[in-house]
Amino acid sequence: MQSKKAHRPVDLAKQQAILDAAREEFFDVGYAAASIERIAQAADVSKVTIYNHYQGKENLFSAVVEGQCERMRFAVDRALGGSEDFRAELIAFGQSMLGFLSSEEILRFDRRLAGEIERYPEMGELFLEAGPHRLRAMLTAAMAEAMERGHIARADPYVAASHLFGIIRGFTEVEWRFGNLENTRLDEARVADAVDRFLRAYAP
Amino acid sequence: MQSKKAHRPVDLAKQQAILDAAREEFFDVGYAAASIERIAQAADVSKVTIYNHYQGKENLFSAVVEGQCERMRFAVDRALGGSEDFRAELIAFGQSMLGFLSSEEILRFDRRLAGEIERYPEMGELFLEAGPHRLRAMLTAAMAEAMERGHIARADPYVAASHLFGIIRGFTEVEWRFGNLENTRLDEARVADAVDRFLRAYAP
DNA sequence: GTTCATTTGAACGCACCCGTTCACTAACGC
DNA sequence: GCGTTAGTGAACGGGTGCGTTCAAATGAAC
Repeated sequence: MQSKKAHRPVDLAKQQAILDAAREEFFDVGYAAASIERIAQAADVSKVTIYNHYQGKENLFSAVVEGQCERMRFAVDRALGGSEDFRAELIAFGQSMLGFLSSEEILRFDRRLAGEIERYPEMGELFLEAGPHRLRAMLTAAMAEAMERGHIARADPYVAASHLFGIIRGFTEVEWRFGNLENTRLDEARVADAVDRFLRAYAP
Repeated sequence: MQSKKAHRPVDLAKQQAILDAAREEFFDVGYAAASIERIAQAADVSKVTIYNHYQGKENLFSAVVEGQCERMRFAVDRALGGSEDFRAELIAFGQSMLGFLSSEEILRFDRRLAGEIERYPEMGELFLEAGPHRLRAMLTAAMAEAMERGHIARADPYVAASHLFGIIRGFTEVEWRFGNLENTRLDEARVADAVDRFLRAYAP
């Protein structure tokens, strides 16, 4: 459908501005309360331009969600890194994971998307694939390797990954999602504590 | 402000019908998209009646949230019970906790409320107090007692509660919140596994 | 400079819905 | 049965916002 002889290219800067403005609007007030006219105004773009590129509100929302998923994929793929000391590695991972999960960007995304999945279940799947499932797979692989190397006892690596994830996260998630405050500050010792308990539970 | 000489009592059945219909509407489509007129219709009540009892949409939503919080308080308060075998007790608790957290009622409440806390932070606090904080306090007390009795090693009981909660929950939460499916069925063996790991981590 | 897709501004039709008013009816206490 | 209060139905004003139309302007490519 792309016209062959484009005598005037699409203004990509405007496209990005639209997506940015849409993201802000959607995550600020939620899908239902979001206004395309406000988005157009914030992006300094005519409303018609938006309708020319995205057929309507739902499409625009989809585009925003996909963009955020892409960012999440990128962020998750570079989470588990160094490998000198196993314990230190786990602590570093836990630290960066908690930092990621408690970031305002992720929290807003999470909160707003959760409210829409009853209407658009496929977006839930999209989100799961882009974030949690990727992280899950990475952790599972790391656990399998750790068992291979004798760092921890042999067991179902998926279950071990689930335990590690859970013990590090603990109570924090609910607090972050529903508390506007940061009374649950990122405590480094807390992570080390959880990792040590995990290592004891999985001692070879 | 209750008028002294009430010559006609309030129809309590209608009040309940209003709250029920409002809960359905709010949790179905979210606060912004909810329509008072639809609620009135579903409750088989005049719109004016709703405005006579609740000053407006926000007030009605508050009432619904408080009602749900009340139900949560009741449900949480009777979660941790028997005390014969410590391990069995933990497993039973984990089982009922996961069942509770994965119930459709709690999931809808959770998803919808999360989207509104940026607008009404005090509702987040209300929710936290009614549910998570209560459960947290109960678990912490239980851990302290278990340490006293020598069931587990001495440590910060709050941290231990967090670890127990987290290790039992593991990956399930994200799946339940964003996956429309029940591919994460309530596996009894899963809970026992987590409890055993916890007990090993906290072996005296 | 011509060409043609992109972008714009403004207006329109339509629908939804909040919150209010008002005249009216229904039900209970006395 | 009288007085008072609770509830009804219908209509209204005001606002918001989606999605569309159209004539006009813009700007890169040729």
